[in-house]
Amino acid sequence: MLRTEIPRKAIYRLSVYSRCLRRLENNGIHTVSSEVLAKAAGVKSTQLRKDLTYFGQFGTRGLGYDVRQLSEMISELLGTKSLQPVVIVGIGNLGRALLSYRGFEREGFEIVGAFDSRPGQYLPGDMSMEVQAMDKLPKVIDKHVVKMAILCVPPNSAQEVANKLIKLGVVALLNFAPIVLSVPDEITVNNVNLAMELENLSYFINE
Amino acid sequence: MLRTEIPRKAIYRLSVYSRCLRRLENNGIHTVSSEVLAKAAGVKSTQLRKDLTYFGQFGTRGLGYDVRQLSEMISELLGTKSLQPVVIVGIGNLGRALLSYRGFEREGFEIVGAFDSRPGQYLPGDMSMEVQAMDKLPKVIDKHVVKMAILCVPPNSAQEVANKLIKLGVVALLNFAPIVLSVPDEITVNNVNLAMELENLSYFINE
DNA sequence: AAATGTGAAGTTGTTCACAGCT
DNA sequence: AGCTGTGAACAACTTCACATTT
Repeated sequence: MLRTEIPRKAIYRLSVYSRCLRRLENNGIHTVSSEVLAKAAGVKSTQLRKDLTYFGQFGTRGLGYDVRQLSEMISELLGTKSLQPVVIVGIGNLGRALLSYRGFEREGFEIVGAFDSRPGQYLPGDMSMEVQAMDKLPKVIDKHVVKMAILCVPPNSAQEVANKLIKLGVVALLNFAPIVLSVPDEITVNNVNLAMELENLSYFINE
Repeated sequence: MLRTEIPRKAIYRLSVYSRCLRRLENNGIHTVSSEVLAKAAGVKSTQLRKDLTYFGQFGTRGLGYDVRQLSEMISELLGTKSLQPVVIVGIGNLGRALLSYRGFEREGFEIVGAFDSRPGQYLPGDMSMEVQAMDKLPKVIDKHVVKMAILCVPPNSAQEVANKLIKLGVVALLNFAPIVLSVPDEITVNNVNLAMELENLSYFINE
């Protein structure tokens, strides 16, 4: 399986398919055609089929796909069958916001540690988690075998913190800092910049 | 200026360039070559130059670009020179999180209203904003001439709320609900799905 | 000499057309 | 007959090569 040749966008679409399949499953639907699933996912049916062939053959000609089976296959591929431990570094406004957002837990990710250069700070209400000092990172990452980190530190320290995390064995970063991180090839970075998304929309508003 | 032909990705990169230029400006640098700016933005210099030609000619051959001038040009293009009013609909976990995140304000967006089907709910601490009922939307959108909305409602009501917003004159949506919204061509939707970003990373962790 | 701007070439990603199963 | 799987055609985007300007 030569993963290098698989378009990054195809992997994203896998997540979309996965969500659609779960909905179908909840509605008691057992079989679905590429046509129907593609429409639900907002793509062309040929694209859905092509995306799946990157990984193998999952359908039955003349019939379609088994919803449960395909759903499982995709979870397997994405590695979301088991709970994935995640640390979050940088507990400013955004970091605190993400901690209070319980959406990650629902989707199979467990935040096993929150870190900041100013530890022990107040976290509002229902958040039971303690903000730990940066020098506690090695212990936590080691204990939970953490491969994934959410980066919410200010832009000027983002690179430094990223380096530290990578050295400790983290291989995937969800980066909210508005800078371009430079990392080794084997490290995956996904950037999310909320302000930039709005800025982008802003372009399309002007007629 | 035929905007239809400009790649969506080029618009995103404009935001990146804009941020790099601001940093240069803050460091008192007046002139920059495509080579240097591109490196800061994490792209090839030819791509930067090509992106800019979609909009005109901004550089001086043999010299480079005037930092201030190019920065202004891009702000103009993106429509971020003036404060853009935004409403946020759906004040659950994520909506509350985004309200507490002050990053938008810093980047030229003003949240002029927070709405939820269950209005008047408690907002923690420093947040002065009141959560209003959905039927107050028309008045606020009208008063502030709101063109942009952040959508944080649950997936099953997202389409309905989107329709309502569009009917009221909103033309750009930042959608956090994990569903594919169907909207008229003239409406722009940017989707952000935090759980999906983690899921995507998860794929790359498995060797 | 240095660096932009751009048509042409190359690469990547998407869609078509249809062969091949069930 | 119906629907998947896929090589080939197409479209979109990126990079190259170099002419052009200061």
